[in-house]
Amino acid sequence: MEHEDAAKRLAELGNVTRLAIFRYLVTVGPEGAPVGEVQKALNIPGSTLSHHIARLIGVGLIRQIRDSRTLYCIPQYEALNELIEFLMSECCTQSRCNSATK
Amino acid sequence: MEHEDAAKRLAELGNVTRLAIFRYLVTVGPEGAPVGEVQKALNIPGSTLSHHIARLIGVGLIRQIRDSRTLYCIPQYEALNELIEFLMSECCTQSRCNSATK
DNA sequence: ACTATACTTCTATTATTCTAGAAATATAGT
DNA sequence: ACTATATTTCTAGAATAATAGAAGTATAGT
Repeated sequence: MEHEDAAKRLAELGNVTRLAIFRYLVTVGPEGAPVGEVQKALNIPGSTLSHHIARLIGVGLIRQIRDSRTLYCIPQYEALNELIEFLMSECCTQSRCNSATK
Repeated sequence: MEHEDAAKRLAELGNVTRLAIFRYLVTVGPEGAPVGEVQKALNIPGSTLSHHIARLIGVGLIRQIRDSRTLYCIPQYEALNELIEFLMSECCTQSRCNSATK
């Protein structure tokens, strides 16, 4: 993945509220959860939650599908994996690495 | 690692300039590199660089050791590992996981 | 058409971050 | 003491982000 895209994803996860939202979705599993469920679980005002969800969608970390009035937020595990791989791939290309030995 | 500390580290890495600094240090290896070398390599004004380095230090992603007039910036691989583990540990505690299968 | 539910978009306020020049500090050599 | 090098801290302007109430939109049931 590209440096700038990685930075964007990291920045979005670098906010406690958004990280909590993403974490919640990831722990819930691949079916995701309705916005309202996230709202109740984390106790965030609707407009604030919507704003943060839009940002997470903006960098591909989640997506939404509608089921009648309910919007499900689906965590994009692949996006998280790409990010993790990016962080790990940076490691010590010019040197031996004490990280890989872990 | 704690949710809030993880968010802080993610936020610091979520800035293209800081991510470039950290990436540079990580690729250079465990000896790290002098501030001036980073400055030349990435072409960042001194004061701006200093500011970003201070923030990376603030969340434990790098540390500095002085060798006479030269300050070496040392990437903290362990901090990065903690962060990566945090991101992976969040995965699907309530469900099967399509990430683990990767 | 009317009402309820589920959410988003608009709006504005407050707070934080980014950037970089200028001034200051730390160390070393002469 | 003086000068050079290496880097930080001070300062301030411009940009971006966080928060949440109020108003709007989408879907569904009556």
